Amino acid sequence: MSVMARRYWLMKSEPGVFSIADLERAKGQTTGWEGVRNYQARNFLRAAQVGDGVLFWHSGTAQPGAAGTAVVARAAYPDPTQFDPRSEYHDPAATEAEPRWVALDLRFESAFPRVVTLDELRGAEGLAEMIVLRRGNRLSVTPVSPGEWRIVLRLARRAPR
DNA sequence: GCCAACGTTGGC
DNA sequence: GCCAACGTTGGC
Repeated sequence: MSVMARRYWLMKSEPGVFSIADLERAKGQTTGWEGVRNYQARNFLRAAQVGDGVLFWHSGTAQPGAAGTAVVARAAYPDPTQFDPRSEYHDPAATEAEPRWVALDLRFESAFPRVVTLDELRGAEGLAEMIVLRRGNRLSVTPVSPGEWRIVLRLARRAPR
């Protein structure tokens, strides 16, 4: 019997809306990751397994970057907001029988002592392929390689340059 | 099926 | 606030 290797992801959130500190304070330190409305990002959410590691990314802020880590606590399930006419994420084309969008649950794992900034990551060795660093990247959910994961966590433990 | 218009994301 | 990138929409 083979066990699927732990995989890693990066998920973006605007800290003014929901930050790593909000996740740490949340009930059960868990939240539903809802509202993803991009097919490529959705497909990544579908591929995520319980136990996978997540880099919690702060975007839309003066210091965008990796702010902490989380763990996938529940694999993809139909995003309830797609069925809710009052939700900003409502999708009239989605039905309970044929849902279009998925959510998953994240559990808090760690808040970095400081945000590892985009700038710092751009200058780091071994991250040339990291999707979030690519020009024009807008995907809110992207895969992260084990090597990238290791490098970012190592930088997080280091004092800022 | 093409592609222009439009809307959104997100760094700067 | 600007604007590049890029996904989506809809006319044809």
